[in-house]
Amino acid sequence: MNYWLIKSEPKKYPFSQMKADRRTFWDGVRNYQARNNMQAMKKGDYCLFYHSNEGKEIVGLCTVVKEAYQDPTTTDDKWVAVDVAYKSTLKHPVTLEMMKLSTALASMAMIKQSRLSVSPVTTAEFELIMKMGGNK
DNA sequence: GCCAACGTTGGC
DNA sequence: GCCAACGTTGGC
Repeated sequence: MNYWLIKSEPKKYPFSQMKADRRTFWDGVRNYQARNNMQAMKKGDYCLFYHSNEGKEIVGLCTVVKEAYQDPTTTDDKWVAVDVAYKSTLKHPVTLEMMKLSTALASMAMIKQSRLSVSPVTTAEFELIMKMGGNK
């Protein structure tokens, strides 16, 4: 079981949309590091859903339901997509500010490398975020 | 809206 | 293969 953090701009695809859709395909990633992370995703892995630009907070949780496959938005076989399903919404969003203030979270991959759209999350980080978010 | 960080591209 | 120029992302 691995944990990940996926980013989306609320303008492009907000978590409320994810919840309404129940399931969506995560595509359009054009960054090798993010791509490599997506290829490492396994069915059942958890993904934290982060709102970049607006909100700047982790708002909810998804699960991987389909592992990496050819990105349907391009014919270039370098790029992949995964399918994720809505799992739950955090009672209290965990903001970027909170993560920076937490010594345990300040070293997260997404903070150190803010431009990476798909980044790994450790078990300890994941559990702490769930705790801060008011979810078990 | 600006700018820093960083990835990619292309000329040499 | 190096590095300058450029584009994109995301925090502020």
